[in-house]
Amino acid sequence: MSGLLEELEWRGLITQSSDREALEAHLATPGRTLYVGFDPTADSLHIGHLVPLLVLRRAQQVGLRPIALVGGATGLIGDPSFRDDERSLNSPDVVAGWVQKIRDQLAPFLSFEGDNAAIAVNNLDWTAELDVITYLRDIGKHFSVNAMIQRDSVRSRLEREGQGISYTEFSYMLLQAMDFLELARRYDCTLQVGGSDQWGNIVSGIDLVRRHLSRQVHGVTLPLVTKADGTKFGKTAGGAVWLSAERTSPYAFYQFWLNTADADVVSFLRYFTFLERKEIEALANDVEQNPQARGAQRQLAEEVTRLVHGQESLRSAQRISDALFGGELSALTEADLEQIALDGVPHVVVDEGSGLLAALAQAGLTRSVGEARKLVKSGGVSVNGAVEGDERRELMFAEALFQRFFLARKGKKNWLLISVKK
RNA sequence: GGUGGGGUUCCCGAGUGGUCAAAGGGAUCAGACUGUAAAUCUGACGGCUAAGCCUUCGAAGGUUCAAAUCCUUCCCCCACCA
Repeated sequence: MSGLLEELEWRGLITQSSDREALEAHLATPGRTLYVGFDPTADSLHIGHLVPLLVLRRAQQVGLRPIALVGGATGLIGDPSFRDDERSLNSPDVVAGWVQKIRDQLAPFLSFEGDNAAIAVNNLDWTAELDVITYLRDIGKHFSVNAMIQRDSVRSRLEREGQGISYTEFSYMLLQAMDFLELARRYDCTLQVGGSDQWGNIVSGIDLVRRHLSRQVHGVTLPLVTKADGTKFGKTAGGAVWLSAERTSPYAFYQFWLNTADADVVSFLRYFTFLERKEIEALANDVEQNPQARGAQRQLAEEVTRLVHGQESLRSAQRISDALFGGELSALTEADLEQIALDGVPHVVVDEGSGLLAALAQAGLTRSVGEARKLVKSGGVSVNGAVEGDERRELMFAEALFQRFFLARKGKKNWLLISVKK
C-alpha cells in the first residue's frame, strides 16, 4: 500500500533489505515510522548524504512518518564501518555546533506538520546520562564479540597490516543499535534506512530490538553512489560538494551536476530527483539519441539545485552559467558582471598593476604563484576571453572591462572574476 | 611491561650515505580531441620574480665534506606475548 519499496526498487535504491516479504507486509499498514541517522562530521552535509535524506522525504510523501536522527553521541565516537583508519576525535563543543547546523539543514527536506509529521532527534539525548554499568549490562550483554569481529565493515581494520581499531570505535555499532531500540520504544519506529556501509550497524539494531522488545523491525540499505569511470563520486577540485551555500555556492553546485557523465546521468536522475519513471525514461532516451544536447544533465542540475537551494538560487546559477558558457563575454553588461560575483563565481579584489599570477593564487584557483605560472605558460589561462601567455601580465584599469573587471578562466570551466580596486 | 615490525611528498608505495625534491601507480590540474561528457594521447604535479636558491622523508639532537638513508633519545602506529 505504501509503495515505498516499489518506488525505491525501480530507482535502484535498494541494496540490501531484511526479510523483504515481511517488510512489504509490514509497510502495508499505514502510519509506519522509519529513521535515518546522520552523524555530524562537519558543519554541513554533503551530496553523499542526499540519497538517504531524499529517501526519508520519499517515504514521507507516501505516508510514512520520518525521523531524522542527528548523531550528537555517535558523532563523538566515529563510525569505523569500512574505514581504513581510526578517526581523530572531535571535541564535544565542536560536535554540538555541527549538530545544530545539520539539524537546520535537514529540516527543509521534510514536513513537520500533518499526520505523519517528521521528527528530529539527537541520540545524545538518551546516551548522555547513561551510566557505563547499565550500558554494559543492558546493551553490551547482547552483543557477541565473536560476531562483531566477523563483520565486513571492520574486517579491514582487523586484518590490515598497520591498522587497528580502538575499543571506542568498536563500540560504535552498539550505540547505533541502541538508537534503533530507543526509537522503537519511543516512536514505534520499525524501519531503519542507511547507506550500504551501514548494513552491519542496522542489523545490530534489529537484533537488539528483537532481544529487548521481542519485536521484529526492519532495515534497508541504499547503494553507494559510484561513477562509471571509477573515480569517487561527489568530489571536485575544491573538495567535497556540500549542501551548504557557504561551502559550495549554488552556482558551483549547479555546475557539478551539469558536468555529470553520460554514463552516470540516468542513475543520478533516479537517485537524486523526484522525477517520475516516464520522465526519466524519456531523458534516458535523450542521452542515447542526442547526447550532445545534454538535456538529461540540464534537468538533473536543475532539479537537484532547486531541491537543495531553492528556485531563486537555481535561477541565478543558470543565469551565470548562461553568461559564462553561453557566448560572447563582450555581451555582458556591467550589471551582469556585478551579479556574477554575487551569484557565487569566485571573486577577488586586487590593486591596479597587480600580477595575474598573484590574483590566481590569491583566489585559490591555483595553489601557488608557481603553479599559476606553469599554467599560464602551458596556455591554460585566459583573460577576458583570450588565452594569456604572458606570465608577467599586469591588471590595469585601461584593459579592464568597464575599467573594473577581469574575467579570468582556468581551463575550460573555472572562472574567476577579478575586480581592480580604485 | 616484553619481543618483533613500522611511520616517505594528496593517497598507495619504492628508496637503506652522494647520481634524491626522492621510482612506480592512483588522484588532481592543464593541453589536444569533444558536447562545460567519457575514453585516449601529451604535459605538469614541495616552494620561490626560477640561472639558481630554499624547505621536505614522525620529532629533536648527533656523526659526516655529504643523511630519507648511520647513531642517540623521544613520540605515535601495528602484531604477538604478559
